[in-house]
Amino acid sequence: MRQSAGWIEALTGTNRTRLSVRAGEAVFLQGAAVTAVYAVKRGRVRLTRRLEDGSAIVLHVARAGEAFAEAALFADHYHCDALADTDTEVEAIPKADVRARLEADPGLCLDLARALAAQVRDVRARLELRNIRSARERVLAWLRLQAGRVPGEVELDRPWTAVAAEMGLTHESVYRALASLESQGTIRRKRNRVYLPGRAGAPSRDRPTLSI
Amino acid sequence: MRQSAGWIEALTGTNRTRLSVRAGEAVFLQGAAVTAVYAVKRGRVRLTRRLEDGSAIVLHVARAGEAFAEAALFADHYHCDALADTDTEVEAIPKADVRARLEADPGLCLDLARALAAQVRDVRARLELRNIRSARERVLAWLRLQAGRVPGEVELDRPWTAVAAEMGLTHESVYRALASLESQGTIRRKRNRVYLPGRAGAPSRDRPTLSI
DNA sequence: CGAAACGTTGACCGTTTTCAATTACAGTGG
DNA sequence: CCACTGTAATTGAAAACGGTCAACGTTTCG
Repeated sequence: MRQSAGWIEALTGTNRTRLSVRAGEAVFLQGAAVTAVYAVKRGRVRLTRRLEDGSAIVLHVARAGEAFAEAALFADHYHCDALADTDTEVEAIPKADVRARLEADPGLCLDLARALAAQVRDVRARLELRNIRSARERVLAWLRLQAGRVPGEVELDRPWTAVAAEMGLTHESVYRALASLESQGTIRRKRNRVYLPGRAGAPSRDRPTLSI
Repeated sequence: MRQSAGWIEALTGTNRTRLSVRAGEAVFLQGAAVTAVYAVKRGRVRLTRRLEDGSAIVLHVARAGEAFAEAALFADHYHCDALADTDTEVEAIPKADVRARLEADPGLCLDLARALAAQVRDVRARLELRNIRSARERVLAWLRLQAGRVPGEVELDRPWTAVAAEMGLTHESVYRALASLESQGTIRRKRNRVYLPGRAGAPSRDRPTLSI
């Protein structure tokens, strides 16, 4: 679910340029002509869109092993900034090369579609998260979404302040929400880990009826 | 922008099964083996993930004209429930058929990828909208997004109350925002139409440093 | 060691949500 | 054709909630 670069790794024999990017610097900027798609080799890249009022929103965070700007394959200009979160190394593969290979290789194209489908899921989930008004509930839902691997556990790989931005809340609200959730016993925190003890009497609602 | 089923419509000659689903019933359930991908013809389908603790989160709401479960093309089991929000009609296209066609036809596969990439962009745009806190500004931004065809005009195909939900606001807030925008002269309303007289250009801020 | 982030908490303020009530309007059936 | 019913549109008032500003302890990293 996380290695959306699978398809790009399978793309052998293309020109690749290795780039080192310092924390805070940009790989590309919103509006620039699309020249390449990228894969993160080390570090983290944040895709953000700048708004008129000066604020910026995080569209996606690409980690080591992931590709980013796949959508650029179908666009002339990048529609967001790609900023290195930390010191990062990326690999750039020329757009034209990728297009040529995709048109020739349905298997590769399917891999790309797979990666994009995963991204759609991911972004939709985040959108629905925003529908939750209450900060406490939103934080809780976010935690539950993250708790993919070990069921009741979430380990953060970046500061809460970054997570807060991703959730669309101020960091203060997030801290308050966390404090509230903890005092109320819904979560426990240790270090940069959060534990979600499954409620005992978790009423597993009856399954909806299946039509067919 | 709304017809994420475009590629599926282009997929001619496949078996299609029409299903009628009552409000509250399921098209498929989380964990079930994937048999088909779907397109909503009428009504609304809610995709939800059930969590261990008994809670559920909404991943997406698919409306008429949209495809859903495209990601199922790449999975053995559905990873979420598909529940009819209202009385709904959907079309089911067997997964195997779609896969076969995609593997044989790189062009179609690229179309799928393109459609998925467009969806990513679309959902991200809506995500961006949610970052605008002010109800007035958000409504205005939404209107500007909609004004695709005739530049300064938006025609609604559904009640404001539905639009409000989509924007993540209460309908009351939306009405107030509209009233405020109108009295302030930013918009004009007639029937279910909204007119946006153009305004002067917005200033662009300084760009971050570009690394290359 | 010092500076810059991060984490945390308090108080206040503004906006949106909520609750409530009223009008407009479209569809239904007598 | 017209009451009748339900949904949509609209507005008001109060409450709740998150944002903002502020202050301070803590950790991280050069």
